Amino acid sequence: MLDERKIRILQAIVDDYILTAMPVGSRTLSRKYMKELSSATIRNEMSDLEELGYLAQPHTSAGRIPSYLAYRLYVDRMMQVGHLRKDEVQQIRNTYDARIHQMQETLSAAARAIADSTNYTSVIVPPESSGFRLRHVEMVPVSESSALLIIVTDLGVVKDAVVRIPDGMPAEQLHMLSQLITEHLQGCRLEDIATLLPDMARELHMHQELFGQVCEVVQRQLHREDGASLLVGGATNMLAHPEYADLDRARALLSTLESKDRLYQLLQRSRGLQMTISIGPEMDIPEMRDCSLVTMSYTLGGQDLGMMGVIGPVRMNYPRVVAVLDTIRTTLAQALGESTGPPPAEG
Amino acid sequence: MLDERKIRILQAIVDDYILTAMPVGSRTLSRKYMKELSSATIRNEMSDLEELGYLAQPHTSAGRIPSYLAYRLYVDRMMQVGHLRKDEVQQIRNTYDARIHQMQETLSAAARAIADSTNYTSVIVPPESSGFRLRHVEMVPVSESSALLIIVTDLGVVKDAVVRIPDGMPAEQLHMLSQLITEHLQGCRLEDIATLLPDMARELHMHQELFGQVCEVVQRQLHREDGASLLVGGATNMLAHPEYADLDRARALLSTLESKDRLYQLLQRSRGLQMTISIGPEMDIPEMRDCSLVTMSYTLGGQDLGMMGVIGPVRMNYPRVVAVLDTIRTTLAQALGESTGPPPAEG
DNA sequence: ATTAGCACTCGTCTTACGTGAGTGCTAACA
DNA sequence: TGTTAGCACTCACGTAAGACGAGTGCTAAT
Repeated sequence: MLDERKIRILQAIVDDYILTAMPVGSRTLSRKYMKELSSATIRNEMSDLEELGYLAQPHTSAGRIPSYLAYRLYVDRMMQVGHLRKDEVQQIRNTYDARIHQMQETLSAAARAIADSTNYTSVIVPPESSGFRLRHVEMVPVSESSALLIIVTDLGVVKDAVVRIPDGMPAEQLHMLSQLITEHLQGCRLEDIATLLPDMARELHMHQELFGQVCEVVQRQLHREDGASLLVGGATNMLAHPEYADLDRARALLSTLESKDRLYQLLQRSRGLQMTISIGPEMDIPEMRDCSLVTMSYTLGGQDLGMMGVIGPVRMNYPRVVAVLDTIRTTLAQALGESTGPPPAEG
Repeated sequence: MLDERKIRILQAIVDDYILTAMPVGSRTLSRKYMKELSSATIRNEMSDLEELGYLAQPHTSAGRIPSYLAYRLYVDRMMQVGHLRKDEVQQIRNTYDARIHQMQETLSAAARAIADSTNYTSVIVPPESSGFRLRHVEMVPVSESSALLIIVTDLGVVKDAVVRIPDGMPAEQLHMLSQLITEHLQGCRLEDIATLLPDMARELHMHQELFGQVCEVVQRQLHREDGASLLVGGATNMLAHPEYADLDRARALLSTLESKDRLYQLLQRSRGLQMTISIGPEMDIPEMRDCSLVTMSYTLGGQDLGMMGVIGPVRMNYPRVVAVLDTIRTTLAQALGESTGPPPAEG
């Protein structure tokens, strides 16, 4: 059904179409890729491939373009992942500024690096904070009746929020309370704190209201599922590709990218999977019918942190994108390791 | 030279062109705006206005479009600032989520609100931290040899960064040091701390290295002039306007908006000024020749915080933009007041 | 099974032309 | 003297027609 030669021809078509974005004709194929076959032979094979559903003709007298099925076959069985040149890897490394020590900033540097290296659009989902482990809680008075609550975990400051405090509570007492919480809950997962904290408050019979507020802040941090913190890089890179020469389509896509909620949902589907490739219609989002998404998870000390991805035209340079993501995955782990201290293993 | 009637005609032309983006003809003008004048009369006047440099003709047999000079005249002397409807103001108010208490998030909500209300692109420059007053310093150990330094000012957490500490320094001592710094420098402007801190370290004859690092962090925060924290909203709104139907031009503009450095420079020019309007070429940025920029400063408790602005086509609806910015200025002050506690006056 | 040859298809580019909005000029009018 | 009606002229835009050429499918020869 799909013999060796058909596969070779199909691969050549996909490769060429990825390169040029133009329908590929039999003559071109014979000249550029397979001199030993005549165009007529290739025509026959192409005709077969079309019947099998791997190729499509925009119109009768044009060359063929790969169908989604062809891309699926391509990424599953035909493509060979590329390698980045040394200097390209070095350039990516350089984007992690040694002076930044906050995860958010490191991730956003990574997002930019991906976008620059691929000329597509990148997305990064920051880690779910539920698995973070508490390192320190501190409350700092900011007025007579309010204080700034700062929650520090093994991966940096997670949240700072204003809480109401009993009028005139001295800084000293706030610190003691903070210390109390810190000592009791240090090393616990944020997720568990939401339940442990109320228990603790009950036991102590004091400041239930304040503890409640702290609890609420943690809760809100955990349920921040709106993709508000999604990092997108190079959104306008999409405009550089001919599939978005049509302004209306370009606008539709860009506004989809701007409203990060749907993107977040999309990335969430691949959560935890080492690598996924979704091609066009497989994503079930009308505006992204002509896009593909390549995702990869990133880790720290063997622990899954979050997802990153590249969005580009279906006619995406998959080998290169995979190579870039792979490089980022490695360099990101190093950068995060440096910026957050030792791995978050023990308690 | 510019009599009453010429001004009325010019104003009608600008108004209509802002509305339709199409060259305005004498007949249209006579029908829609000034029924008492015939098209021929208007033609004569338009001819004069063209000679004076206020109008231009895309080609011989088209209507006239306003020149930059005309827009300048329009914003300086002719336009009357609009008013937002009650429900529009309410909608803006709604975007400030009562649950967010961090300046950065409030500002980014404001950026979104501006973009949504105007359908143009918004930019906000967050406050320079140099004028912030120190409220609290805290160092939290994150490993044997490193600690997280958190600097809190009257406007929230300004900076958290990792610093090296002498091996094995106990949390208790870190806290005492933090307390020492807090007590000495509370209420000082961040700008001054860079000089006060070394003095303090010298006096105490201890931990000069650690103090030096804290100092460095503050310094870096102060010299963060790269616009990295610039907030941009609705960048793709630009695509909705016909002047960017040309993809190349659209791409050039969008990438200018994405590289925030130049935007930052631009906004910086108007620093502190209540309101400025820059029209097209007045900005001296080639990619933005067809854009205008309206800026407004925002304040808190009478103190200048930063700048916000709207970028749109030269053919921008200036009255509405000014009205929106004015509304944001007011509501933003309220939102910031709520989120940061009492005004940052005393020491 | 492969290939050369050939008629055919059909999108794209070019050219030509009609249409209509808008102008400038002139002459008449108040 | 300012205003207006009339008219010839200009020129972007849209449509239609034709040339071109890349590519196909089919047939017949190898």
